[in-house]
Amino acid sequence: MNGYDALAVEKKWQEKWKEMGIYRFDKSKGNVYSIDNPPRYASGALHIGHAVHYTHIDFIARYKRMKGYNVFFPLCFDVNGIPIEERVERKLGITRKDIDRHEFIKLCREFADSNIEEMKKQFMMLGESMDESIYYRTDADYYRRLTQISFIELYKKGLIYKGKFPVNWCPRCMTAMADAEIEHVKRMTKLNTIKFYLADQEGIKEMKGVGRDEKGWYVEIATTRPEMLSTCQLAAINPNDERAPYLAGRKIIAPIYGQELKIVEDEKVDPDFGTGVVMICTIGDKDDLDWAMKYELELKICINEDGTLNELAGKYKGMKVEGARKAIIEDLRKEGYLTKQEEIEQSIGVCWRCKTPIEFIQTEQWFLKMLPFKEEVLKAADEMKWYPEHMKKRLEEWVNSLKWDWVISRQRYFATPLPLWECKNGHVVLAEEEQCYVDPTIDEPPVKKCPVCGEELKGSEHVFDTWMDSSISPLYNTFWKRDEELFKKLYPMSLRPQAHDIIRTWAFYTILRGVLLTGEKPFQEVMIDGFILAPDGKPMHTSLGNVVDPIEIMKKHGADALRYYAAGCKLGEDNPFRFQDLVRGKRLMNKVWNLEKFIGGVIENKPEKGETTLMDRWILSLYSRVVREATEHMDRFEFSDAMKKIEYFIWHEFADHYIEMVKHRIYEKKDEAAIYTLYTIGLGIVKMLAPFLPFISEEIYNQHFKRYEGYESIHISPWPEEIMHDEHALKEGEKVKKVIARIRDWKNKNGMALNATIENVKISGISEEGKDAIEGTLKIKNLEIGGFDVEYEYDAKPVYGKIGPSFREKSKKIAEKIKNNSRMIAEEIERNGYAMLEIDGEKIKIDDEFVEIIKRPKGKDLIEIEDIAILIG
RNA sequence: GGGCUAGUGGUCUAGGGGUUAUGACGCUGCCCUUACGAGGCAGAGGUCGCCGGUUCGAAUCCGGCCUAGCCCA
Repeated sequence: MNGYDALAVEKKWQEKWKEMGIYRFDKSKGNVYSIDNPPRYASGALHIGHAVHYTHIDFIARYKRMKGYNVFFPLCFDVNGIPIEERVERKLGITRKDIDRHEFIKLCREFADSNIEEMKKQFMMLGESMDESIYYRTDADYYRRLTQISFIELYKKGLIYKGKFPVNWCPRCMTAMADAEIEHVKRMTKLNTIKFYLADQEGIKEMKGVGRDEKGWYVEIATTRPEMLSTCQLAAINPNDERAPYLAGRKIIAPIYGQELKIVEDEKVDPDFGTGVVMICTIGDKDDLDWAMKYELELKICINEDGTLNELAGKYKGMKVEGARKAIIEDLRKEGYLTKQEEIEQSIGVCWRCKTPIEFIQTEQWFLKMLPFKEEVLKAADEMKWYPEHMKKRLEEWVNSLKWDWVISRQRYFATPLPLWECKNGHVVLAEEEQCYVDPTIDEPPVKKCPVCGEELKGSEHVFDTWMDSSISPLYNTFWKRDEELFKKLYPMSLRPQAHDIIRTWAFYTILRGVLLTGEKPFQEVMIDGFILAPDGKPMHTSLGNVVDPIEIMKKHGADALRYYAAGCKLGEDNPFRFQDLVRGKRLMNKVWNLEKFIGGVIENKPEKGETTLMDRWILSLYSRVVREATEHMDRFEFSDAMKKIEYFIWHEFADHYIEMVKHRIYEKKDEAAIYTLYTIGLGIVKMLAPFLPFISEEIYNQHFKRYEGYESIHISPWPEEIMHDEHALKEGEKVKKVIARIRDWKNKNGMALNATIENVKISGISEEGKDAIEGTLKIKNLEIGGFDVEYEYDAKPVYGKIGPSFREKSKKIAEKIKNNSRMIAEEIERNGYAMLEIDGEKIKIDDEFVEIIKRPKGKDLIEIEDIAILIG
């Protein structure tokens, strides 16, 4: 077996490409295509989603290089952030508060370093053509510096402020969280129904949820968060509730704490949830906050940063939320306030890393104003081309729904520090731009004392939300603040590729930053990728046992096979992993490998065009069409469409037909035009495959074409051009192809070897041009073209697309009539140019616009294809 | 609950108003042809998620529902 050995070939080129260093961006040159490559998060293992996404990006990088662009495609890693801190904490069994801040940062960096080396290897295995000469990592001083400088600029523009504002807070991680960092999970919890006695006992009656005991009339209210009782300020009922006229406007008394709550009417209350009356604490969750704003309530918060209750909670002060809940339920029960307890399923927000329920608390945080810039962000988004287009809607919906500014500060360690110092009176001293990168927890401020009040300055311990770092990538990549001239040339970038889950974060924040700092959109095109699901169509989860490991696949089948699968994934859609694509990919590669081996064996020097035959012009025209279509698909990132067309052409036109037709010309006479055609298409198809299957195409190029073409690598050679469009050859060639296929089929069915000789064949309905191909390919001794008379029969097939619009409601009957009288009508039209039909007594004229006339040779011993007749024997 | 997307032979997938619905994997039969048996040829296999509507005509357009994915509440 002399098939293609993917593993050996891939290993060889991984090393050679590294030595060759061919993927170099040249900043002194123009014609740039720049890719804002997503920095790979340095947490370790590559999963199949990463593999496919980066492969898609690599398709583009390689394609654009072959199209002559000076491609900017950086090798880059994202290192900042909570997941690495968390991994380090887990690995060492500590929390970051247990050790020195800077010691902890060092541990995080070391952890990331060890991963990065491994991840570089993974990229190499995948055949990624990222450029190491423009390498960056987001925790490096040269990168974080830009985040800090951008902050200083935004601060000076008046867009940064420090404020008390309720934020999502994880009591375990002790940090504010962006909405994007919150996961929503379903949990079982207890819904507690509690009595609230009415302050005014007059004029009330027994109703659903309203009762009376020895202490008087009460209203029942159900809550999942009784520990928040101390902060309750309001109760609400739906205005359509039959009890509303009796209850609205009254006051009720909170158990234990005794404060009075007014009952208001509000449409947002779900009459079917609990008792239909809800208590409103200022900050329980986001819904509560909406209430608080609507009714302008004072913000009362009973939870501390560490998740314990504060003095507002009275006797429960110091207890953790869960404990306090249990205690207060117990007390309510003892004092007879608790009337009912039931299990319900509830969706709650939890911290994405430690799964602790998120609380809303007030903390001092830094904000970046974004609410005033919605229009500008939308305008910038509009100026960009989105692939697929509908992904833009997700961004728009998000922007339109924004209610708060961006909380950019975090209380973590392993991230970019805010470049500022504060005195005890709250005056702020910013770092000088030249000072950045700066760490205010160790570095000196630019002035000794507070210039306003002369107090001591203390370095800020806040760090930035990692999206502050991530969303500066296009500014980093275009040399912003490092080389003004280059920046002018390179900004905005050509392409932002990313996945659909972070449209509202990475894409949005990047556009916002671009707009705020440069007044312009950060990129021209956005390509949004979907997710890779498990073969069973579900998301991959270790717990489901359906995880597919890309490294295993590459070790077993090779990276090209995996990339073939990636090529079949449609952009923006969630694609299940398909093992069968690996099989198909390997078969294709084997096919191409052998095909090119045949062509390589034929070529002795770079052939001249020579005198082309009909079939050369036929296949060259077909090939040209595929080049054109593949190019158009690649320009729109439609990889699967491009691949399908290239593949079909290679296998089912070029290999199945042309190669068979050309063998006799090669074996018998070394026909130059044939060799030219084989060379041109043989090279062209590996070039079109090169972005997808870089290893096998490089190997084939190296073995068969490099010595004539000269380019060091196929990946820096030009993308193929269209050669010819010969309409006549396309049409006539197609007939010849069919004739040959049918006679091969006939041989097959008659138990003849396919290379066996046939004595006599007569064919009518084709031109003389195809004669040589037919007799040569099929070994026909005596072939006559058009040498016998054939009688034809005709059939008429209704053309619905024409009949419908012209005859409307009569269409059905006309079509029926044509079908039932097919032969007669066809013959009539052949004779007269039209036929008359009678439909419901009405005469209707039908010509060949409305029917397709099918002409078929008539005869028993004939092979017939449309109007071609073949007579064997 | 909201926004966006998808649902097509056993499995995966193309098509996105015109009557024979594309291809792959798998399956069945035939063929040992000097590029390739990881091949060639032939074949079986489908109420295009469900219910309505628009239309001469719906897998395709519209509305509702069900299921799944992502994001948000």
